[in-house]
Amino acid sequence: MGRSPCCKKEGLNKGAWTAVEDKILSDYITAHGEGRWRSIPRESGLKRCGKSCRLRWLNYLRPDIKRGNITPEEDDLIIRLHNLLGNRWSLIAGRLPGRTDNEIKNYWNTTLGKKAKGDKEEETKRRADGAEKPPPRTNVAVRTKATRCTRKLVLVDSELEPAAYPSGALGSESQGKGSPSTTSETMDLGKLAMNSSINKLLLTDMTDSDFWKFCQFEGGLTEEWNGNANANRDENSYNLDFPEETMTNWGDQNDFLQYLI
DNA sequence: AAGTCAGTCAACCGCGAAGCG
DNA sequence: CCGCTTCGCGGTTGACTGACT
Repeated sequence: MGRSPCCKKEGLNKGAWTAVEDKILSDYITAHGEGRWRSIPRESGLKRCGKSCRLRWLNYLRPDIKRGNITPEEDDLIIRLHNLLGNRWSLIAGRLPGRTDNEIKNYWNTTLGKKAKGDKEEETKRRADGAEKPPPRTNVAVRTKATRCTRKLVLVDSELEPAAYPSGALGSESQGKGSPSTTSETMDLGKLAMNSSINKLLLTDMTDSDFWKFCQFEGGLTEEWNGNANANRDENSYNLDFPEETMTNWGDQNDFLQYLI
């Protein structure tokens, strides 16, 4: 069976939106709220398909859209997030309030992508000339011994002893100290490994959305990560490398674990 | 002034995921 | 569990604009 079209194409407008169409859509969403995109053309009288209405609202008409050029700070953040996430534009946009995935995608393709490509070619050339050796790959050990740290995250701990966990950190769903991490029950969000100074984290078996859930634990990790971490993404793994000064803000391992609970 | 080209960005399209009965 | 509908995402297209010849 073939895919059903998103809507009947006959009689629908295409191309640029007019001011009148914008007003009809804005008024409708203001009155009825977002969602049920497919019913909007039918109920509002717009001769546009639901997908087109959704796109127009999210990328242009939404009241919280941020207008104006990308700032140097946003520019820098986009580059680092792209380094981590690749072309996950919606995830990147989620870290830039008021910016849309379409806007960031266009910005990347027209500006940053070229810059990044140029930098990479330059680096490749330098290395080919023998002027510079590639940096050693960061390697964070992941051991098989793991303990459920929170209800959503498996802590794969290479150096911490189970007794080091804060009181109550394991929660009611804990499998107990030192339990193996290989059961499906404990794989629901991913694994976390850290070294003794907590400035290198390796997250594995983790989807994009779960990664953001992790970053948003208690808020503290989000800000620190946003501002300071160097991160690399490889398949479903995230390698986070925090500078020492960031880690001093977190205090010791127990303080860090408290962020996750 | 007219034509060409490159850059930008809004919008479209197809696909996979999620939701639901 | 299955099939269908709806939503959301990322890649791509094409209209528009300004610079240049």
